[in-house]
Amino acid sequence: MNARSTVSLVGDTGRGHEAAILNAALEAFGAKGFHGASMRDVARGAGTSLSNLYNYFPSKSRLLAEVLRHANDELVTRLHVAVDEAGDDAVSRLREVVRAYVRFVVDHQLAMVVSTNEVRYLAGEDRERLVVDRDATQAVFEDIVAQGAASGEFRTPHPADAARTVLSALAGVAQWYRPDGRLSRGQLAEQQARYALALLESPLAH
Amino acid sequence: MNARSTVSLVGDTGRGHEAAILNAALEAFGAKGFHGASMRDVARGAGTSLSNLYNYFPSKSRLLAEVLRHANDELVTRLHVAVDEAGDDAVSRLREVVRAYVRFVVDHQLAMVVSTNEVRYLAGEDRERLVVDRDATQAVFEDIVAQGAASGEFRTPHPADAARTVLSALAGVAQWYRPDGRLSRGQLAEQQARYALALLESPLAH
DNA sequence: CCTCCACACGAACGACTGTTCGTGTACCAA
DNA sequence: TTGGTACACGAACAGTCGTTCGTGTGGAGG
Repeated sequence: MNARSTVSLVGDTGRGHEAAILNAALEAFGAKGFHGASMRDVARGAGTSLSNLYNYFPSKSRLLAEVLRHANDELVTRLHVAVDEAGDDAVSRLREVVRAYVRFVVDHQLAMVVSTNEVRYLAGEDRERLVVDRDATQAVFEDIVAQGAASGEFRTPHPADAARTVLSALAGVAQWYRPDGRLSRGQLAEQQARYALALLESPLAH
Repeated sequence: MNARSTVSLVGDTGRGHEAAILNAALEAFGAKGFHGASMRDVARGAGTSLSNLYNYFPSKSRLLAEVLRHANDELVTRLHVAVDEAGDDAVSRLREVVRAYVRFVVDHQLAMVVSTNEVRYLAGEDRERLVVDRDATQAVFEDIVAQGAASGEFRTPHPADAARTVLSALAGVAQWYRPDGRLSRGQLAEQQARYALALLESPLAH
């Protein structure tokens, strides 16, 4: 039992077709890309009419922005919970935050793929807002690595660069992960945590 | 003197506007994405007419395929040269191949970004051909990691997984690299090599 | 009962898309 | 001179795009 049933990213919001539209948009943007997917695709996926989309979102790019915001909020929340529940040392904090990240990738792979691939099509305020959220994710990792570097738990120089590299590796997971892969969700998370600790040159990891 | 002047990916081919079209297509697909960029954008960038594009490439997707093929060929060539010129041990082979990869990213960042972001819009034979080329890149890394794991130079279990993770981190470089960054091309390459060796748990790296 | 508002629909608009067509020019081979 | 081929162009076609408009329904508040 390795495969997991994909859960919708956005739960019911109490506003008519809103959740259905957001989830259909995620699906469409993921399958065809932002410019490749049409508002008609989204409407069809949401089981409503084309014009009704505009009762919920004023434009296509705003719809993308809302999808990405939902995805990023959920990720940031999970990461903070993981850090708070971990021990005080950088090693266990990093291990837990990596595990949480990988679990999120497995649970909402499509959201992560769309997040990384379609962000660049946002403009104006929508873009800036998401950049801030993304920086928050990076800061979580940077803070932990900096703590570990200060305490001697990590021997890597330039903690900020190392944290970014760890995040790159994790973002890559979303691109190649397949639910029918060899490793279970937990095993994959554990493996990535080991890679991250090794990359940071944590002596305890050996 | 950190910034480097970007060199065109495709040199003159001796066929009228061919090189100009390929480079303009790379530029356009990079700026707006495959579906976001129009054939008119490409024609304008290449300094020719819309209809003339079809004297060189039968369709937009074939144009993308050719751009990606040129990029991948150049990368694969550079990686093989790097491996051949390195020593016989896995550590120096890996260090050299990582350095070559990073240098290619710096020299042709746009090509790498387009490669990773737009591959999925290829279909049919064009897609399969590029998948084969991409697998060749992965195989270069996998072989080295497997060699190092067998010789004891790398202590990481599951060499194939570790190689893929290293490649994910390297692919990430193309996404965030900026020519005006703190590190020079050589320093960046060296840093990524250190990260890769650490991730693979190479005892010599400490 | 009336008003308002949230939600829903089909039809349409103007812009833009990838691609094709017909034509033209220059050069090379016979 | 003739024929062919490579390269180049403007105009047009048929389709799709994001978005707007007008209309309608049904329930909640006065």
